[in-house]
Amino acid sequence: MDNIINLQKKIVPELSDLLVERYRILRQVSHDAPIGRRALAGELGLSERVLRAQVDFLKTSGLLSFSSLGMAVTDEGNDLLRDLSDYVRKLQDLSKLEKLLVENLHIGRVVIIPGDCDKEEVVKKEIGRAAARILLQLLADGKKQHVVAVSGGTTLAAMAENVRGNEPNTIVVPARGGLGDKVENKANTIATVLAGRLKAKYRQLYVPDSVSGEILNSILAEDPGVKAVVEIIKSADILVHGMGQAKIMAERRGLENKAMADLIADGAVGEAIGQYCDINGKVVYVTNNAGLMMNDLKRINKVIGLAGGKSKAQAILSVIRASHQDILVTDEAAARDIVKML
Amino acid sequence: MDNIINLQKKIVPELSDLLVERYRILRQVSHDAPIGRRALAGELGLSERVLRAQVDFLKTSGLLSFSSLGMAVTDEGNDLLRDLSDYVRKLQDLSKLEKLLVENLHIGRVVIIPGDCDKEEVVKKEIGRAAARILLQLLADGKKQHVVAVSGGTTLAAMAENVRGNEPNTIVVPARGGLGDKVENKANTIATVLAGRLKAKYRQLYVPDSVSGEILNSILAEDPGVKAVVEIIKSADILVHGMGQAKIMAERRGLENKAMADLIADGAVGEAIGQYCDINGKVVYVTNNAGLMMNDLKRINKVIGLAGGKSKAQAILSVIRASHQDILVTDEAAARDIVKML
DNA sequence: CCCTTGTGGAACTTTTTTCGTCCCACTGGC
DNA sequence: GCCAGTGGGACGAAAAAAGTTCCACAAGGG
Repeated sequence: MDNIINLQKKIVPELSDLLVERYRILRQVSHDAPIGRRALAGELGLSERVLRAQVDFLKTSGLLSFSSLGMAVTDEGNDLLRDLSDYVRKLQDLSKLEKLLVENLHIGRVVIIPGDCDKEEVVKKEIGRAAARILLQLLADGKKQHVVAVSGGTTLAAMAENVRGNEPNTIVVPARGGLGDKVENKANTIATVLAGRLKAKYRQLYVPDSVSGEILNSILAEDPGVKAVVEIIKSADILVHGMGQAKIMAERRGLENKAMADLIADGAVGEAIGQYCDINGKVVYVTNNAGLMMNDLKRINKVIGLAGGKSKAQAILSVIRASHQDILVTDEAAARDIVKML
Repeated sequence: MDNIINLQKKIVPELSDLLVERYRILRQVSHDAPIGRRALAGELGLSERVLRAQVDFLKTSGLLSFSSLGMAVTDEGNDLLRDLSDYVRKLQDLSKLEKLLVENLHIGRVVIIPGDCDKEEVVKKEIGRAAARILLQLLADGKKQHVVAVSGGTTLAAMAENVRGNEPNTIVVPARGGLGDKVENKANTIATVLAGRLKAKYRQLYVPDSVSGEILNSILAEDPGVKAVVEIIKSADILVHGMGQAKIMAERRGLENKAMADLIADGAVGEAIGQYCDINGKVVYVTNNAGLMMNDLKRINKVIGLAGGKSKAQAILSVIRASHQDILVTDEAAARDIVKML
């Protein structure tokens, strides 16, 4: 199979671009359907006319359907899209990239989505889709009861959106308390949504951000509800978490100028589940809250990290080095940038 | 692999044409090198300008090299060409065709070369090449001594041209005596050439065409040389033979009008090793000469039939039905036409 | 030794295709 | 009943592809 791809790259290299272009269109429509020509062209950064030529073709091929509401992907198109993602990955040598990351970062499995989150919103959704598939596979894996811990963030939200399962014995919990500015991206919210789509149970952890250490301790010691949830969280066998840029996450948490300056001075570039780490994988700061810590990750059966976008490359690398990851789902832009830093 | 091809056919169908066009060019140059733009365009039926665009590309890709003598295929191009033939075969669904013929005609193996002998001389050469590869594989197959019987014809000549081996224990013989107008395409000549390129021994059979049965018998009975050769021929374990259209072969052998009319009346359409058969596989006429007969084919370990071109489809089918074939090497045009007749 | 033939490279024109742009009739939600 | 957004259509500009012709040169044959 790889042989065929190399063969084609040699003798019909122009094919790659065309195929990827059509793949991108199909993928975008798949997420935004129904959508019109002009809006679609805008999102993909193509001129209307060029896009039109392609969608006309895709229509003729029976992959897209047109209505007065806009374009949508046909069933056949969706089948094709699924197969195509693997193929595009190989075509762009992402398989090799994945292998490289697996070996150099000691991760069990790396999945790279073609594209760049920073430039195409749809890529983040695709990361979510891929993560959703992986999660469902893990849950379907025989064992009766699972405890799934999730962090917050838009990528996690994208995953939750793409999950659909029937796992009444599974419990979904937030990995840590608090954190998150928008309600829809808080870990608690995501746990709820995910549990809903999984038909699973869920528990929430109500511990606000920025409480002092003493108050936190007293809550943990005295509140039996919180205590129970924390115990469940600590028993999680699957963790799905996002990774963020240290500075952006710190701002989002409303860190004071002083603390922020310290953070930067300590070289913090990445953040995951409330811990900040530098590019060498050293944890330099931990937010004051309850739930999982980086050290706990080793005990968890499957740790799944999600993040994409060239801007997050450093952050991703720092978190991976600081923790134990079983599965990483990222995008092409981040992956290529990470490789440069190795 | 087949999946990938279907995928591509669906989403980038224009690829096929382009790839096949470049493949044809590469293949043609490979046989005719060094050759110029204009001559090449003529052979391929392309305009000079179109061909130029392609060869310029192939040059940039490092697959073709240019000199003042003309174009030639680079080593890399030859490697690619070898891999490509399998790929093109699958791309054009020739694998399915091959399978269909294997099952319906009870042949061990069918190899179909893309194209049409009648329109492109190079396809015949490719049939020769493919047959040469197969023959070399058979000869390399452990066993010490082989006796290879060959018929005459341009296709066999093409095969002999493409053989290169070192088989000093092998003996090459003509399948039958006589027959053939041009010296270079007589079975005797081909046996000699083939033996030379194989570094093998050879024996010739000097029995002219159109001798009466009585004279033939007396030659066979009395001439110890002829007798010995015939015995070797009968012991052949590999036979490579061409197939021809009955009428054309009859004319070439100089059959009288009367006999010719009988032949046609009997429904003869195909000919191989001097026997004529009708479309249902019944042998209707046998030329008066020494060597292998259709009935002997069952005893031979590997019988390899070579023929291509739409015009020969009927002939090929008739011969296959009349005899026992282990391997058939033909071209796309003939194969597609044969399938229609099943 | 020259002459013919075929070579790759280049230039120019014509044709075809692609692309940018605007308009239109229509539909579904508000 | 408006209005934003839809697909479809049309037309000219721009670009790419293809047809045509020429040139300098090198090789091989008489």
